[in-house]
Amino acid sequence: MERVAGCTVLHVDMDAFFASVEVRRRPELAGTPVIVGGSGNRGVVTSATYEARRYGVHAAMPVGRALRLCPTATVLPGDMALYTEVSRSVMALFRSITPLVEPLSLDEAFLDVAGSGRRLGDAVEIGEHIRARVFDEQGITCSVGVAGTKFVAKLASTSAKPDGMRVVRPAEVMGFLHPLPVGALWGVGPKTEETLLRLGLRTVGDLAHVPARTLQRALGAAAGGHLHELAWGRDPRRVVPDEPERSTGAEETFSTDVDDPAVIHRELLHLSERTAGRLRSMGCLTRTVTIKVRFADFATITRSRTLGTPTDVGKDLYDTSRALYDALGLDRARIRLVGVRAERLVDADETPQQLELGAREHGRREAELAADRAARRFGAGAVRPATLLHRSGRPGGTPR
DNA sequence: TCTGGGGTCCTGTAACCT
DNA sequence: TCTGAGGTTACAGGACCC
Repeated sequence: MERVAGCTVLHVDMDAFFASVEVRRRPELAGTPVIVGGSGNRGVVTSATYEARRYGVHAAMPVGRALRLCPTATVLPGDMALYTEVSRSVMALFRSITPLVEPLSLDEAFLDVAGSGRRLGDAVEIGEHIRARVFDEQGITCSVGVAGTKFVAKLASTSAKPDGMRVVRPAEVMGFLHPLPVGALWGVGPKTEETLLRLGLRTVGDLAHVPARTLQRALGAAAGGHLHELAWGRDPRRVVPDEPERSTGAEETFSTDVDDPAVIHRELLHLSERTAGRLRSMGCLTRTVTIKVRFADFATITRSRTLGTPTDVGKDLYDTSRALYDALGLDRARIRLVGVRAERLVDADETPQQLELGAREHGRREAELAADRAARRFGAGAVRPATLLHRSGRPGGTPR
């Protein structure tokens, strides 16, 4: 471990993950601009090959605009089931190297390899080993950052992209960090960047040489203090595997704005069923239900309610989300998106179901569990509420 | 140009409790 | 019995990440 003493944190990040998986499936697209993006007139880019990025295409850009920038690009709708499968394989590979794997999303993870040195060599050797195996086994490339802290490892992998590896030794951290623009820091988005630029702070080095109190006044106690620590390379966060999930939910943007309450109600039912299905598959119950409504002008509001008894039943989520929606008293406002979220999750096994005096027979949950089994056997949507058999106004529009 | 869907975390305010 | 201080929780909004 002599060569990279103090560097045991790896950040591994797949290159253009969704797009790379698509190119693997359709090799004739190799070397061409490929965009994976939401279908329909309101889709955005979720992933783009480097050939497309050269034209200025990037994630979160509306597909229409991306196509104007890069008219020759192939646009694909995306296949989350496939990406999830590839992700599972890659994470399993990481876990064969160290149990300390903290996935951040489908396509990236932190690894702590402090305990793996004897078996597999130092962090640099492990990083090269991972890159080779991901390419051999999955046919896609990834980039690796190696450092002593999570956030430096993450910045290192970004600077190594695509298909590279970068090691930042403890003695090199300041030299690596301080020339970077403030926007490179994890947690500095467009708004914070604007605030920092107004203060005349352009680089991480500028940030480091301003008193923490100044940053806290401008950005709030937590963010200001945190950024000041990061600017000096201090990041005490450990690599933590198996963090429990805090919320789950579903939302949908209509292909055209909707003002019919009946359509909104049906969509809330659909989203409630989806969210409840996820809760059941996670083995969780929710204590708080939140709805989100985005209006035609993009203004967005949320409303939430905490339940007396935690639930994973779609009907309960629907009753609550519909009550929250109706309480808004919207008079045919034009609505672009609705969403349903389950928050403050609790473990279903550790939460005894409370029997309520005079409650109806507990048939609904059993019915939904049976529908889950049917869905596993016959596909999603095999069994669903009759109201949802002919949904309209949803993306894609066509009733099934 | 016209902005998805899945999440996490933080903050301000109000309500509530002691 | 009233009042105020201080802590906790619920709710809403917003920034950020991939």
